[in-house]
Amino acid sequence: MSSLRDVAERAQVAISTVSAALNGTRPVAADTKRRIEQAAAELGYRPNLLARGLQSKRTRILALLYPAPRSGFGLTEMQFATGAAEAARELGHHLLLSPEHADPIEELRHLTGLGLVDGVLLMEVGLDDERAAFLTAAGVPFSMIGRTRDPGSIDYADIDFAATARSAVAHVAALGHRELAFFNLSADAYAGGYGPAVRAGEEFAAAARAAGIGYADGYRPGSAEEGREAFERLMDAHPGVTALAVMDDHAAVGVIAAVAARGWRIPDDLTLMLVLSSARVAEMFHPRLTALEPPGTELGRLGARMLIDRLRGDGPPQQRLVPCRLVAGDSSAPPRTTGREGRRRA
Amino acid sequence: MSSLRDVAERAQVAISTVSAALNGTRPVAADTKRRIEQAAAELGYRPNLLARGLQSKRTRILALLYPAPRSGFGLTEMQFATGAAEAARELGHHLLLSPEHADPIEELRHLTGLGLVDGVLLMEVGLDDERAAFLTAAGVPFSMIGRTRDPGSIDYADIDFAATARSAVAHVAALGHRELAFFNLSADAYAGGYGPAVRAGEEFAAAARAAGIGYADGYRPGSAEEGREAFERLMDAHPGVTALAVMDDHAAVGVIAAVAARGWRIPDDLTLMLVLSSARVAEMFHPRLTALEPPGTELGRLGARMLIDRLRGDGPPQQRLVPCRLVAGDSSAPPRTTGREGRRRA
DNA sequence: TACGTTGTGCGAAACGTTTCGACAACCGTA
DNA sequence: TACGGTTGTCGAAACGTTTCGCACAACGTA
Repeated sequence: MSSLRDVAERAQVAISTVSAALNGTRPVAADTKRRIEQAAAELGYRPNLLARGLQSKRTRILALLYPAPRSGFGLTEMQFATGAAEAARELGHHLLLSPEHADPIEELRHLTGLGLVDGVLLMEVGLDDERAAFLTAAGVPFSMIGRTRDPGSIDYADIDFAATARSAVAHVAALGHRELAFFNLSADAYAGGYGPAVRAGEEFAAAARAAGIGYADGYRPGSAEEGREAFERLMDAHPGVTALAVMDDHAAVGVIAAVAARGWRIPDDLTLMLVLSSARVAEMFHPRLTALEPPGTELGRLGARMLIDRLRGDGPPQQRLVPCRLVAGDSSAPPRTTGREGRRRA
Repeated sequence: MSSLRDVAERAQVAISTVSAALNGTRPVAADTKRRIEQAAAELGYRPNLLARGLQSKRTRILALLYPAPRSGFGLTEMQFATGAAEAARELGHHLLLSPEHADPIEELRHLTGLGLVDGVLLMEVGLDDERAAFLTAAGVPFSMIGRTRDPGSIDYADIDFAATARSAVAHVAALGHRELAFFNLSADAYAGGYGPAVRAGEEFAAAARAAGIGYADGYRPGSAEEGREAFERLMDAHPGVTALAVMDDHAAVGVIAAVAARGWRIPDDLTLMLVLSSARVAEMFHPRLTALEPPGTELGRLGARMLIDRLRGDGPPQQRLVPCRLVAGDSSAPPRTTGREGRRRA
């Protein structure tokens, strides 16, 4: 690979002049500049990022941390990563994919100590995320996809759960439903202080109240079997419920089975919505489910962008909330007016 | 951040001695070594990767290239990435996520010219992949997840399509099926010289022939609607088919709808298998589909590992084929003995 | 004529490593 | 006592940048 020195020789100038000409960091005579640029082009010169980073203390490399063991990795997380990589690239940065293991803090300490990355992008942020606390204390620039309970002045991009819940409630209310139920993520996720589980739960309740429609929650099925059971319990306790929003894909499978087992049909006897699942997943179901699709790619892009902004200079904290997009499927319909028929399971 | 010099001062030795002691690159007296290690620990010393890389010409950073626009990004691709990141980490390397755009070659030239990465990991490899050709010519170490038509001595990890097809055929044959059909990926993917489409097609045909069971192919539905149509055409042309392997998730949705529309049931009237889809996707269907799950994580790990091996030194090319895992669902059953009943669609 | 100003370009230092030849101290042997 | 061999340590160069002070010419002004 050719270096700055090679270019300097070929253009018959000093190394520092080449650097100045190529980076525009100080004025260089037009003629000289042209000569230098030509020489650089002829040699196919590319600046060595390591040397540059060593000197300037800025590598233009970002690290995206992701929890390695947590198997619940879906399309949305993938979109965070690809969106962030895209945005980073567009802004002249690179993205490192860094798995986290048992001791995230120690790993973070290691990673940031290497001098390799300028900043960190956190995903799967908990309400009380120790990584955020550590990075703040360490003075390492970072941004979050998701947010802690009290983000203070930390940059973040997260789902607008309030708007998402409102649009879901409006959707079923417009169809004429008067009673909505909500199945949250599994107890594990809830107990772990996982933001989406907590916030979605709260906001659906609030949105239903605001819209003045009946609301039932407290269910947290994490599998098909649990989804089936939850639905049975729901029907026992709240037989008037005609619309259901489910957070967990697998739970939805169980709900659908339970509905079918009763001899009921979707959407005639139940309007079913998948919350925080991509439309691609919703299409796998039959009938195609109405989905509230999280803006994964956009959140990833935003996260990267605001981190880079932060690195470029100080500014007010950027905190963005983006709502899910409601993609209507074939699982939404007005409630039956005549009451449901069909048998109960044996 | 503390540097080698700080450690040297604190331990009262020369910088080069510290380097030698910490890296074990030359013998250092036990006593001195202890002193140095203690000093390093006290200062929380971490070697600066940039400086190290600049000097040693090895950064221990790998780049994983992924096609940015192609929206058909699924769980499997995610697994490639996470698996590769995992393995890289375990072996003391870092993984860069690099999106590819319009001109992959130019971007590759740029990326490798930066001196930032030691090697490249290619995914979504076409039968005649220009990136592979370029990297070979440029002398850049790389490995592939997937493979070109003629990989020569390039390291790769790919799906063992032959074994996968054999296990699928064996599965249905064991159930008593005598006639199998195969729905390949869409014509687009096929025309693009996409390895999995071509190889899976060939190997299913070969496996069926070897097992002596009837076989029908030539269908390439890429959506639910096309899946429905393809199934109708299949039943017209080959009414004796009782088992079907489908590559495209969405096409499977259409097939299921078409089966239901005939008043038929899965698995009673049709055994349906999802090829190269993860079990997590197969579980979304009702009934839960039998899946041939691609070893995404393992391929990612293997790809990274063999690339790192290659960087460490020369050795024979590593070329690994890993079969998909057959995860039996509720869509597999023996064929009806009495012939199918039910109405044709209007 | 003497002197600041401006526009250009140069050289050297610095970033934090690795690497390698030089060398001091010590041992055993002739 | 002198001498090759070992062992352990040091100092300096090099990797490819950026940055900064300085030199130098040309020029306008007092």
